Amino acid sequence: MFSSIRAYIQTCTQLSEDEFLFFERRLKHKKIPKKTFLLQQGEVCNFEGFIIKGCIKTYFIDNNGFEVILTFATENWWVSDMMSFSEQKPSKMFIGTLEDTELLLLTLPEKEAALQKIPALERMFRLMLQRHVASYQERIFAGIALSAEQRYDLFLQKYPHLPLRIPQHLIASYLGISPEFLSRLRKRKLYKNTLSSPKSSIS
Amino acid sequence: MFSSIRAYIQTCTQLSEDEFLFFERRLKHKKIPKKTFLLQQGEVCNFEGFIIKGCIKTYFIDNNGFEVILTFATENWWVSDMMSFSEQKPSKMFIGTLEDTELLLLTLPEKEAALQKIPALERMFRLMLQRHVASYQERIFAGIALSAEQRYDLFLQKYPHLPLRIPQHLIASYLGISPEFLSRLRKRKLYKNTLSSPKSSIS
DNA sequence: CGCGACGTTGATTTGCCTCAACGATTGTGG
DNA sequence: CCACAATCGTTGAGGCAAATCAACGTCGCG
Repeated sequence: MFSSIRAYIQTCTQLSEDEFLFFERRLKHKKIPKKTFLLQQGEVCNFEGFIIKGCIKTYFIDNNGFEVILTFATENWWVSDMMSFSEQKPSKMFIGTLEDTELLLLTLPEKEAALQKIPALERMFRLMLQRHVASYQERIFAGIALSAEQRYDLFLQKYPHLPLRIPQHLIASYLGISPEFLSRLRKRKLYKNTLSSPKSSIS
Repeated sequence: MFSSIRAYIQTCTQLSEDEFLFFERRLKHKKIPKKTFLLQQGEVCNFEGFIIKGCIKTYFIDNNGFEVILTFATENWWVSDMMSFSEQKPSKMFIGTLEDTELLLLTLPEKEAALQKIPALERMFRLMLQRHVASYQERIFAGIALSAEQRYDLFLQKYPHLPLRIPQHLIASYLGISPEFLSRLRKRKLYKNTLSSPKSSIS
């Protein structure tokens, strides 16, 4: 149950067996069915969650009532509204499951207790924040400098497994384009690929 | 010289006089003329800088050689490529002054020394990171959900003083639109305003 | 003075959206 | 287990927001 988060922590920092155990005891294991909210607009986010299995979206609702996807999160990602969580302020976002999902949840008091006892964890959480920052920066750049097709290519390259798990219209929302246009993009690419790499056909 | 950063720190956390002094001694005061690079693509960012006076842009260069503005930073903001800085990896971005600028610079060893001695500073740096994350999230949302005009309005509302200091074409780049189109937007708004609030004319 | 940086304006083009209609698939209650 | 609805992807026609290209006026500055 904790194997994946142990592996994750070890990519960030070194912990003793006692420290691992102490941290793991702060976590609450939870299974959540598909299409369930973990957080809704206006609520205070009371968790940081490490995903063991499953898939989650975080998003805003725009003035026309449409979802604007901020992130997709799958295995070995942390998910939360970190601003709402650490400042205990009402959130503007929604967090919901796209699949049956298994999580390790950390509350704010438990997190603070863990950081108190295990300062080395500061590094893990800082790296987590930095990864988010890096991915947001890349996204802003892409949104300004790249065409819809280039953004889609980048998405496929960075998250090759996601299109198999996530409905297309949500990917369109993530990319900032309409579902119809993503459909046309895909059609165009299919045509290009069958022209440029005929060998890949199974026949 | 340190009054502004003292005020900033006090909005985040409580420090004793000794701690203030210790931290301030870690900082290096520097004056930098207009149009100077603090960081160029490929270099490792060796500072986090607190702006006492002046104005700075951070940006990427896109495939066509155009600047894509990531952030503007002015008085009382921290500026750095935080990823490059804390991981000591080559940066993909540029950082440059738009005006003669006065900074307090912190190197990585000095930062670590300060955090070692004054754990309360962790909170300040975490809040700084979180402010960046929050502003990036809002920017991604705006880029997807809002029209160019709405994004410009939001920009004016959040940073009412910047348009007076920063060339228009850089604001266009920040907003993700062409300089020509921003010019047209402004013209449109001017027309609207003279219609809706005729009193403001000086005659 | 002359040059480069900057902003404006017009004409034209285009990337992407909107609306509407239509299959295919999935899920669900009777 | 079927029927019906809901969800999802595709396709076509038409429209609009914003880009591009080109020309020009202005300003600050070496």
